[in-house]
Amino acid sequence: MDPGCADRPVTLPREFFARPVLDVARDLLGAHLSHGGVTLRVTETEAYAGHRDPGSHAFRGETPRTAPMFGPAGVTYVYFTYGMHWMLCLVAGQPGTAEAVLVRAGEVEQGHDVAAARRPGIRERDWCRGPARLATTLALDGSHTGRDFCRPLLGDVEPIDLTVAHGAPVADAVVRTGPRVGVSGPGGDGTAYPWRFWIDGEPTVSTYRPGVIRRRTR
DNA sequence: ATACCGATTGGCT
DNA sequence: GCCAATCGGTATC
Repeated sequence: MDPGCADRPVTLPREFFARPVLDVARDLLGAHLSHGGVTLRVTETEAYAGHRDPGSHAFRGETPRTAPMFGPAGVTYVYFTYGMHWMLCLVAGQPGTAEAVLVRAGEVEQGHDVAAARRPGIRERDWCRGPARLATTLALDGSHTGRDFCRPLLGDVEPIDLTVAHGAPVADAVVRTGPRVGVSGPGGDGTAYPWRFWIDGEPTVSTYRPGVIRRRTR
């Protein structure tokens, strides 16, 4: 199983992310993410299929904010929402398709002291239980969007000190799928595809909340 | 120029 | 379980 590299993490190549977003979201389970002195094991992800996906920021076309999603895979898309939260996405697929994986939850494996200091008063189980909490624990914000985290580096994209490494394989038997959290609309609520992936039995997986039905005001 | 709303979270009932 | 917080992006006037 483990290709003889137990003491050194194997960084996932750009080709890993250049595949269809559903495959990337599935295979990211169990991967190791490192940034800001903390390493975690990914336990939950969600796929966003770009301009053909009503639940995606990219659905209405490219804007300065969503530009990273329209570029090559292996680049971050970190966005701000609810006036206070940052979320981490990893761009997948082919350029122009705007596919991306939202990293929703993880289990801290290294840097417990750093994480604890960064999240005072929070139980360890909740450090990365939810996309905004995960970004906070990894010390990610708007300055980290549109950055290349693969090697070799892309020429015109700023690199970032984010590592996405291979982890112990997660068997299909323990992979669960379901509708996306907090997303509504035609197809966006996950009725068309199982956009959300998580590891069965993981206490760090965020709790499911159905999307709010958006009501037209006028 | 202005109004509405969100790929959420934490606090309170 | 319910709701306020808080502000940039996007739609609408």
